[in-house]
Amino acid sequence: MKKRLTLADIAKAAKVSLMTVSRAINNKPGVSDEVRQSILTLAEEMGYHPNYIARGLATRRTATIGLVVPDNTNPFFAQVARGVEDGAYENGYNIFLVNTNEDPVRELAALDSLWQKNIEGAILCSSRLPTEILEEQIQRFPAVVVVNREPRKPMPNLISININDQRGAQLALGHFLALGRRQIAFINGPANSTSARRRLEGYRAALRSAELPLDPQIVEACSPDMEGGRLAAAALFARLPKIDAIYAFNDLVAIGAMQACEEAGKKVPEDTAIIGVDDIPLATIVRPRLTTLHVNLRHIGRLALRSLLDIIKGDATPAAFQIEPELRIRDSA
Amino acid sequence: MKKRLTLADIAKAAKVSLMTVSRAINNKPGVSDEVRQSILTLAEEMGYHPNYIARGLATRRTATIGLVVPDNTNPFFAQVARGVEDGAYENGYNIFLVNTNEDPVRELAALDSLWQKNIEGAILCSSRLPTEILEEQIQRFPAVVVVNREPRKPMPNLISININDQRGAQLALGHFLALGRRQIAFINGPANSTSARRRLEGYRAALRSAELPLDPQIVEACSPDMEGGRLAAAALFARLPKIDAIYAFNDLVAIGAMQACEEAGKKVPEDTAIIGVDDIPLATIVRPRLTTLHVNLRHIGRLALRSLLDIIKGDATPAAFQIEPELRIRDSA
DNA sequence: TTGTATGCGTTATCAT
DNA sequence: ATGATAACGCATACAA
Repeated sequence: MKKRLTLADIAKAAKVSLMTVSRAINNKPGVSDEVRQSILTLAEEMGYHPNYIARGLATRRTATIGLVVPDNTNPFFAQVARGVEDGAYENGYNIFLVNTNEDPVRELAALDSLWQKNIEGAILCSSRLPTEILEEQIQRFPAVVVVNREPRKPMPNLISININDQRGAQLALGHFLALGRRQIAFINGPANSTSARRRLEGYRAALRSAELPLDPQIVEACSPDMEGGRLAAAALFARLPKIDAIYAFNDLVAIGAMQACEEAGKKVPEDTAIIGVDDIPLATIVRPRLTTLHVNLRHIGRLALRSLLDIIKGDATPAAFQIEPELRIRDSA
Repeated sequence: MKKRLTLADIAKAAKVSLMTVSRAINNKPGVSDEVRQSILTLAEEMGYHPNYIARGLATRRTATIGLVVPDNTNPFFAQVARGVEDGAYENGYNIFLVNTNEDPVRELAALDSLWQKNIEGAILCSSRLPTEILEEQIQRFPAVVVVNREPRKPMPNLISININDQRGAQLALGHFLALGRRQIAFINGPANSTSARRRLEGYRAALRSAELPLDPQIVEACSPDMEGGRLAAAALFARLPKIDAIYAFNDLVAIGAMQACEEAGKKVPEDTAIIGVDDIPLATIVRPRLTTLHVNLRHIGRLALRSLLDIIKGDATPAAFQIEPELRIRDSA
């Protein structure tokens, strides 16, 4: 690990002042083209790379952003993260990835830590922070994009991205109804999740407009993973054996429910039709292939990053993006 | 976004010198317990958090490491990344996540970028860099852990972590042979991957010791994902219809091969037995459930992080960890 | 135990 | 067009 080169080293070698080198490297005016060229090639030869820590201290710009997710192992967030990282790469940014494990304490600690490292902005996915605290945190950062969360009020440095869950629920329930299903259960995500709340609303609204009764017993919350889905479906079957359809919080939960069906000897979709949300790659791998609400997750990631950079650059107005899901009918419903 | 507090602010408020505050905050000797306590509570009240950029410039320690993977969307790397991040969190570190997309150019660019941000170390997973270049890069960083790659020679700041692929191949082939299979194909990963090379060696060795002929036609390389596996298996079936077993580079490839079997009307495992590698969560979700070589991926991530910190702290000797895979017999073989 | 000067590598600002 | 100097916020080394 040889010594790092600094601007001073290049300046000495080029027999010019440190500032001339700085200007040349940063393509700033104030250097003759001739000198600039010679400095640039010299720096290249010597293998100079600017130190972003020092630059960051001087400019407060670090070309770094934070990406906060509950669990990067969850295909949903993995896809979003990939979109974010791709976009970051294209724009010369690096991302700090942190997992919260759905733990608000850990999430808060992560934000502290990122803040201390002078990130220029943060993308918060499915934050589990209470609204007031979340708003406090948002104010600490120059720019924030929240995914899967609806801010109470517009904030100047905030853009939100949400899936249109009401619409999604309508699409799913509409399909079930068209298939003649009437005992449609809903396996929801964690109660403190915004998407969970919205999907429940959408579910209720869809039942209402179909003039179907809403039995609170037929809704079950669970942790948003396969195991959660399996357990929740099992509980539902125990309570209400005649359930003939399940709308699941997401694809993972839906697949868990499929497993529960298998264990309970129920055939999918004949006995129990199932629809998920997200259309993660898994959805086409499981058998029967999962009918689900498609969303372009990677695109959401890219959109989140672009929006964040827009806020940072100052040419963004507070906005709330709605992503429209699209029903992909496959084999499970 | 209110102004950041600095040591100077706290010092002024506490009516002591900046250095006393610094010492108090960092739990360094040279401050009376009394003064330290009052400073600490004051800093807490005022909401002071040290600026890591400034600290990093002064100390060259940034509490930051880089994690380089081909694709964080691939469950293998997602699991490893989670292990790394968990460990990092526990140790007060943050990680830069970068995807290379298997592109050496992008990988190199990523390393440049991370280096410029003074990371204390890097974890390189399945690097696609040519050996010489990789070694050059390793020398740039204070500490490096490579996963899925065997260094030619020990380096003082390097620890490698590899799955024992020879052993893995033996376990897989042994199982096939015990099942009476004799036409055992191998779908390998990209040629420039070290694990691919080693798995091929293991495959050959296993065939040799079983005194079975080795037909080069029965080995096919592919990109290490489902689509690659599907295509490769289809090509193999076209060439050698009597294949009765497939050893796949990893689980994704194995699942792709399963799909090819489905398309070719071959039953798994009756007509074609299949064994994968890694035991990603998917392996138990697909039907038939995949027989595979189990490796604790999250644990590899944690191990990588621990090793990296050991090197950074200076209490590590060059080492090469071998992770022993374990055959998990399920339904596909 | 406490405080002062100095440097980390860069950019901003003000001279020349 | 170039250069000198002062920040940026902190820690190291040394002085009191």
